[in-house]
Amino acid sequence: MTMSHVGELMPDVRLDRGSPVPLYFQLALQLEQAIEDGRLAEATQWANEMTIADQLRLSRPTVRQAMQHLVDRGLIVRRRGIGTRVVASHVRRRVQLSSLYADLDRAGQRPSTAVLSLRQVDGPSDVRAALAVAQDEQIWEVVRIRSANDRPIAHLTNYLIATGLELTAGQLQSGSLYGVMAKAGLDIHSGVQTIGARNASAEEAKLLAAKRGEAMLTVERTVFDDSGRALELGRHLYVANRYAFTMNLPPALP
Amino acid sequence: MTMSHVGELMPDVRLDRGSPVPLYFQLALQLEQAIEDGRLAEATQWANEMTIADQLRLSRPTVRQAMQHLVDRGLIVRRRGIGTRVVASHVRRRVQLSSLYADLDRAGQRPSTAVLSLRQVDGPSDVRAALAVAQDEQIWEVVRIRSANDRPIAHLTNYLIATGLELTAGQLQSGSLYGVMAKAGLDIHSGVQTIGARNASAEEAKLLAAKRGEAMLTVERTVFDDSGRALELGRHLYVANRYAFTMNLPPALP
DNA sequence: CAGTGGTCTAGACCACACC
DNA sequence: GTGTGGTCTAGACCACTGT
Repeated sequence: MTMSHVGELMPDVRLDRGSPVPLYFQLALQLEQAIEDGRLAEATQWANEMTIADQLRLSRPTVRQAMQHLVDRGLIVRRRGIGTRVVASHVRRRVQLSSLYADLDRAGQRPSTAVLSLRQVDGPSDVRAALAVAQDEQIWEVVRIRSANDRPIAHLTNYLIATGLELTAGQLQSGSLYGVMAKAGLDIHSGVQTIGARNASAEEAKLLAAKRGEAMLTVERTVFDDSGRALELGRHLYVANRYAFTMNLPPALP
Repeated sequence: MTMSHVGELMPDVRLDRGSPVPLYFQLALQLEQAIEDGRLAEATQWANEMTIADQLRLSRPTVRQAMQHLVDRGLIVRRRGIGTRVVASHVRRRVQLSSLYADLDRAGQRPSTAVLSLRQVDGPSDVRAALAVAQDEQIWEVVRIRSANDRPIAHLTNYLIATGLELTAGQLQSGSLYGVMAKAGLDIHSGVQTIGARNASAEEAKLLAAKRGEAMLTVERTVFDDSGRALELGRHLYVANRYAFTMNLPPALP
């Protein structure tokens, strides 16, 4: 194990050349951490690539690879002839597949889940089409109520392909749906979602302790694995005056 | 399985070495186009990096740079020991700063804009705080109605920093707000938005030819330049049964 | 085993911004 | 001018996959 460090315009970076973690990634992680910690202020100019490479005994392409990682995440800006600096702290996290559970957990809201029903069904025809399941194939249907501090927030209906996926109410109560899917080897690559709104029906209002006609947020989300296979489709209903979606808009790609 | 003709595994790519467009970018663009056109099917295995590099007389790093571009956009998947293939066609565009105007235009909906008011104001204190304007500084306030096929869809209120920005109703009627900002040299880096819902007030319903109490989508969006300076804050109200937000969820970053 | 992509190096030349 | 990041090359070794 060999360590290096730099001191001036760069935070202390320690590279472990014996680690299986790539050098560029070790550097990117530590730079990212330094930005989060405020050790690399927003305005300050960075040392240039050559200097960093020399000090860390890395080649320039390796340093560039680490920096490109930060550029892709919108954390730094680089300009030819000018240099590198940290962008402001307003945005850190990219828009990504997030779950309501994690969102609530982050906000310290003590989320809880009640599984209303969990069964294998045929399901609506448009859902079957979206999931591209065979004619004789059943799918999982999960209906849940999500609450924060014991106050209902959302009514969640999810349909999942059943192949190779075992679901129990206990799993769903203790964790997020995507966590369960990941454990079953269903790896999400990307997805598409539509956010809309509508007035609550009497039944929905009752389930969510809201008023009939109250504005509700609707989300329909479908996620795919990297072969393009649809894994899951969710239809969610949120009480709009208790929950809203906040998302970061990443830098536009060239 | 033995080798087949490598030429069949790649589309015709023509590189112009005299062009100011980087070679890796020319390659990425043409591969992306080939994927869109279906010339590179989803399932087919690609020629490997070395082969592509040899055929195009490029170095391997240059070919890799082009491919990484496509990986970042979620268009292809690469696996060590396996190869490269195109992901399914469900998702193409990343979530990005998009404008309602462009969205409608793409769908062939004949969008139109009516500017209800355009003036410099003090503005609400929370908006002034979000835009971080000085105490004696005024900001632009733009109020518009967006319609599609002459049917009102959204009520848009936008606040912009006034420094170095001249606005006329004509500009806003013919193009998007972000287009006008770009022409003025205000380059957007990233942003943050919150999507919620509420019931329409009587006044809002009248403006948008909707019913009182009808569910409306609300969006509050703030965009920043790469120095972190807030450029614009928009508060938008959409008639939910005429418009919804569809967005692609990009692959999660490692 | 052979083939794939992942990582890393050591150079080179260029475009651009500021002095 | 000088200094910056952007592009490009020609190698090398490694980790992983399927045979």
